[in-house]
Amino acid sequence: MNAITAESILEELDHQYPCNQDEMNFLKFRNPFELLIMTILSAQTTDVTINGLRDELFSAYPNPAALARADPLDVERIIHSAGFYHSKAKNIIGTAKMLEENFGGVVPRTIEELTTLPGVGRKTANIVTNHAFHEACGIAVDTHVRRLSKKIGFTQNTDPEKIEKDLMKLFPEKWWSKINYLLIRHGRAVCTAKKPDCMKCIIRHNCQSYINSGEE
DNA sequence: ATCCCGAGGG
DNA sequence: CCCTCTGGAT
Repeated sequence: MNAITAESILEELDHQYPCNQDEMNFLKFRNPFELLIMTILSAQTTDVTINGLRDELFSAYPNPAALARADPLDVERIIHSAGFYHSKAKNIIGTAKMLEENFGGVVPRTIEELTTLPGVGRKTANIVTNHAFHEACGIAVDTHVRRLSKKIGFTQNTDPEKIEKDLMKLFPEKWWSKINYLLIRHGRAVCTAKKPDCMKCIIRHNCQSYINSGEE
């Protein structure tokens, strides 16, 4: 697929899925520390759930130093509704401690540094660089991005890191921080893993999978 | 019942 | 590659 076609697909999705209030709230973090912690907590859960606990969490622990000395049981109680609360509490406290000890209390700016933090994988690290620093170091590849990228024809690879490289070559930087959001939305609303609703899909005429199914 | 807007570990 | 960790949405 050529770059012009690929970019026009994202433009259509961008028109179809404007940010709703909950997501705007999520991205309207007050500082990189909050975005980092919120992104760790967001794994396998919804933004709506996460947004409900942000005020209590950050009024109790406004900075890495405070979170580093938090009682794990207190943190678990606050973040309970996010799911995986035991490991997530351990991870965000561990991250706060590491920020204090290794990074002078400041959230690092590179993928390599960020992924050394507990609970921070490549996807989370990319979300942070994209939205906290607007440096667009890379593209956050989660299961939806992975599935749809191959299906639509943005890439032929299945390995997340290879997919990321392919997408970075295919799209200009201005899309890097948005691809994740757009493909997730489309992946949940229309192009689901189980039953993709191609007749509702506004980009089907450019979708490799749809074209190959022989319906046009 | 089943599936996840992941990461870590075996 | 496989498993586990959780609550919530559907």
